[in-house]
Amino acid sequence: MKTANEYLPTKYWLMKSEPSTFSFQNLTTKKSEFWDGVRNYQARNFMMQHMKVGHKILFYHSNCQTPGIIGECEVVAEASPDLTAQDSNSKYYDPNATTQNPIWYGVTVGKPIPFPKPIPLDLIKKQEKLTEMLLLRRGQRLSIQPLSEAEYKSLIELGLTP
DNA sequence: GCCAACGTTGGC
DNA sequence: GCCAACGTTGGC
Repeated sequence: MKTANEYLPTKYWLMKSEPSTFSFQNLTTKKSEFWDGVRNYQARNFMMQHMKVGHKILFYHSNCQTPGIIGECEVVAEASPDLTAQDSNSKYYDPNATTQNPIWYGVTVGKPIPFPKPIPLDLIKKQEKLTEMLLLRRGQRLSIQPLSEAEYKSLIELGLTP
């Protein structure tokens, strides 16, 4: 079984968000959004080092009634400092972050395309081709995960096929 | 709301 | 560098 880093390099990603915090509908309304609040080094490194403009992102709703992939978007700007880390009023505040050393970074995502048929986690689990997905690994909590091209294509097909 | 699994922290 | 304690994630 591949580790997350063994998926690299890739042009395809899965990003998790709790819809109560930031939903795909929010992205559709706002058109684009700076992905702030990531406070995990592995996820940060994916954004800082590997996510490039034009890379495809599958948008996953977690911690909600029907967890699953609800649509697609893409990277529209490469990583820049996450200023919420320097804001003592933010819930993402990190007292160690400074202008000189911002520590945390985020990409900007945009160009949302809703799936005519969102893909619930239940359905992903039933796919023969997707049994190896990082998302399905026990205890996997990474909020940004690389996808293989084959995984991405299978998922797109599920989302776009009635 | 529960709780298993994980990442991080900090004492030693 | 170990590892127990703690906080967080996220499905259920």
